[in-house]
Amino acid sequence: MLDIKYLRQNVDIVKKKLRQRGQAIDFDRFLKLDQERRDILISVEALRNERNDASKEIGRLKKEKKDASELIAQMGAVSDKIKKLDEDLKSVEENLNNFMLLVPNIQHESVPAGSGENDNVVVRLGGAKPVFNFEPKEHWEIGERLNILDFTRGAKIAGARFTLYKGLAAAMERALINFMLELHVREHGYTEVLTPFMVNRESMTGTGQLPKFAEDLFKIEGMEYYLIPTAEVPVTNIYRDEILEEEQLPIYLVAYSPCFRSEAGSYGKDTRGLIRQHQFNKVEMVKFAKPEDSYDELERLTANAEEVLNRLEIHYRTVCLCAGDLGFSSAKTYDVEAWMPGQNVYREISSCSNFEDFQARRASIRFRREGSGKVEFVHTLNGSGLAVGRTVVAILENYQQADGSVVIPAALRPYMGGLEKISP
RNA sequence: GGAGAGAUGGCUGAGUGGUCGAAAGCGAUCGCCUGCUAAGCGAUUGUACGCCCCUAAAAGGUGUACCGCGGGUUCAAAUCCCGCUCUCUCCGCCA
Repeated sequence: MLDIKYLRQNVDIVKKKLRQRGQAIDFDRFLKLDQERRDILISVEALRNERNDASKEIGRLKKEKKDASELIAQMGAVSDKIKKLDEDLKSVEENLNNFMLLVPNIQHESVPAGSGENDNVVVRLGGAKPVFNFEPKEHWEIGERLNILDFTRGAKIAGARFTLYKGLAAAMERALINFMLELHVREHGYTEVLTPFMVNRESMTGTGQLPKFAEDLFKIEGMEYYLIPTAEVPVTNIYRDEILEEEQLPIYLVAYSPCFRSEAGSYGKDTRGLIRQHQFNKVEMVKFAKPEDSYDELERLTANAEEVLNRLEIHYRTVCLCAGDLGFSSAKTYDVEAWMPGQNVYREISSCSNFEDFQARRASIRFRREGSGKVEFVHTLNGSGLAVGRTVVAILENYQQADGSVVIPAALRPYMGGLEKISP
């Protein structure tokens, strides 16, 4: 959510910024509602003031056993007016709030212009592409031939976009989760958390999934619970409605969670393989930072994600998303894309974003400055570290051998009992 | 699933219709005292929104709201009534 005072005074700047994101939002309605709200507030508060004074006077009169009936009758009328105005106010505020919840964040000045993913800017390359003396296969073929990925039975058990892992694929998924968590905890200074995988409406609203993206979520029938699409949701909401002390910041948290996404609107896209699933595992890093530090923190967060691929010796590129490709809540995002030789493309394996105070304002996550005692919104950040299923894909495709076997990256072997290779 | 108890400021905890944004204590901040520390003394100590002031922000002034959440009664609600959520205790069941 944007700062309503800032928006009120800088409508044209906000409009222009959002146009660069491909968003045309009509702020006339906002300005009208905002003015209406303040008008009603002025009237209703004046009446309340009058009533408060009169009530004190009535109390005094009654104590002195004097007649207060005239004043009481007058205040009866005033209370009726207040009630009416309160109803108007409530309705205007509801409209205003609903409007504000649908306005995307404003991008940082360093975000490149552009309308779609072709305009994203490559900022870094890591590792080297593997060289094959044969035609590299796609991971679904490798996985099925090794009998470690079973797409058919996954579909039987649940449906399309669900996969059954067997044997060493299941072990590799588990090993990767441990490898990533331990890297971030032991070397990057994060604290591990394990959260609920279902959350309430307030949490989904706090991070920006609701109200606009309800169709992307799985909701529990008959209950106000949603399956999380990313651990960002429960982890960021840990400090919802709290005021932190300045000395607590920055806070670095890392969480493993399964992620559930309806993938509405992506019918026919990535239908084969592990790339786009209704359920996948992810290790997620979340930071709470002071505003002046958040862009440095974003660089470090992105480097932490890249480090996973450095250790696994998988080639990747890091792109800075252009204005038109940014997510709803983000002010700036780097995507880390792993090289997938079987598909001959780079695929997003991590997305690292600074939300500035957009989520903090929605979720009311604040901190108190040590000297002045002033309360400010924190900045929230998060990034995948990494998407686990896609990391399995990257390993299968990058480490495949001519004989159909797959070598296990050296960094992962300690987590798989020293195993060096998965053979047919 | 059954029975009961509770939710008040950073914390503990008082308050059952008006003078209560809320006693007291603790903690914290500032000052005094002190050779240092401790003790002692004094002051301050929530958040949000609006208006005034101001070039603007901050500060300041002023008003309103907030005692789990939502509604009701009343001139007036932390206090009375209704609904909900959450926490705790006991019984039963369960990974």
